[in-house]
Amino acid sequence: MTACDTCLVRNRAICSSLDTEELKALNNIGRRRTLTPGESLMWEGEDSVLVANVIEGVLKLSTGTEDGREQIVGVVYPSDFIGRPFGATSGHGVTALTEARVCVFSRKDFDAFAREHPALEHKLLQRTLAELDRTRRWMLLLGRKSAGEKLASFLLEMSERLVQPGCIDAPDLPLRQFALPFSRQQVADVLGLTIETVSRQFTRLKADGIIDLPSRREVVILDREGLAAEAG
Amino acid sequence: MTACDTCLVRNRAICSSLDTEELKALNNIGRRRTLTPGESLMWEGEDSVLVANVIEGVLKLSTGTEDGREQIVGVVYPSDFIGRPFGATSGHGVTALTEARVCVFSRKDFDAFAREHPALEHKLLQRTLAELDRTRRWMLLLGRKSAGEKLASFLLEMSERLVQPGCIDAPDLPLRQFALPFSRQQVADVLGLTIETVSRQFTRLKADGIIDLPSRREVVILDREGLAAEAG
DNA sequence: CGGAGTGTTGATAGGAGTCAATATATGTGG
DNA sequence: CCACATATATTGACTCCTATCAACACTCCG
Repeated sequence: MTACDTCLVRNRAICSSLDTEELKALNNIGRRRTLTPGESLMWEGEDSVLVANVIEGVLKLSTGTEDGREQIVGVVYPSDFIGRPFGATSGHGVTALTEARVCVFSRKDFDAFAREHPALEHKLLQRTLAELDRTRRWMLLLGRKSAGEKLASFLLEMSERLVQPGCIDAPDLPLRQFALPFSRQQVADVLGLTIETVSRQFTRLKADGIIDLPSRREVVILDREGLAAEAG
Repeated sequence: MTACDTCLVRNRAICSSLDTEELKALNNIGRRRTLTPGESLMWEGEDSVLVANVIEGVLKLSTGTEDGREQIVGVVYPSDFIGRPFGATSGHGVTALTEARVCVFSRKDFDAFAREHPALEHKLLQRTLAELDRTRRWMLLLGRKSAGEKLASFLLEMSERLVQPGCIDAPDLPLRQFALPFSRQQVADVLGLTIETVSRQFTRLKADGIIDLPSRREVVILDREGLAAEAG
């Protein structure tokens, strides 16, 4: 009996490639950790000492310029993998946006384990390829879309990615209503905008009847068609 | 004796993970292909039918919006891998910028081969992780940098990536002078700018004595320090 | 030589950034 | 539980950077 047996992401994370014995071995080199919102698991430029699986919660990956401009370069959800295996440094910071639980490994231990378990490396490769696809799609948004298109695209992606899996009765359809795990500043940092511009676009979408904002963090998509049209 | 024996990237591409026998097997499922500048190897949204190794030349990966805006999401050089293994569609087009030679595989054949050769998958994982790192760094540029900073960053990266490997007497230092494999429009598509803004930034950097432009495609870095400062 | 493609330069406009004030949450201690 | 303090978000006025529109120059080939 290990912590993995009751793990929420047991069948979706890269661990799903392992049998019971292997899982037990992996469990031995890992440990659980809880993060509070705002708490960081690793920092940009730091030696790559840790890797982890996300069990619960949402975390951001971010880099910045020396003069303090920040850019969120990725957002990770339960079952996603974080950290830089087989590499020296981490390239971006990892910070919890919500309360979060992760399964942490020393990078060296993980690297060694992975090299001995090709099925695990295969899962990791699949995940990395999918993440690269997603990241490249995001580049189109950053490089070529207007503020309005950026926010609309972002809200659509949120409605798809924030789906809580495991609810059998509720199929994995995009959500109509959800709680943003981001502050306005963080939305701005994802989209490459300022907080003021983000705020103005939120109020415009609301005024146009495309979304509703019951509270600062709550979003209701009233007109998904319209939102998709706004996304360009 | 196979084509691989004389391959320029034999020791740098993912093939370097294979022994002579395995390489022969891989060679059997692949074929060489030459591309002329502007010629595409795959298209955005298309079924993922091919993957390839770049032997010679430079190619761009690009996506666009429906209304014709384009964004270059990656640039690949000799020894780089292209295509989307283990996936249904390709997400971005691949087009040669220079005369190019590639080693092409049917994706299905390659997938099957890779799954039987963990060392190859490991190399591919390493490459994909490195590419993801690079792509995320590029997001900072797209989201947060000014036109001047973008062009300066771009020229610095070019000077590092265009190094021709294999010249033993010339170590892999950043180049002082090089021929851009991009038109002004393509530079704009990499940086998320318009052609006019790119042109203006080129002339400004030249006027400031930081670079020289012997011809449209040639760039000389006169003041690397200064260029780095401009890159922000 | 001439014409098409590519790049540069100029004038103008518009979208997002900046600075500033106000409003709304969020939290704390009395 | 309320008053006040702090953080977060919205709104407004204005500026500036980059896009847009347009004219002109260069270069490469037939």
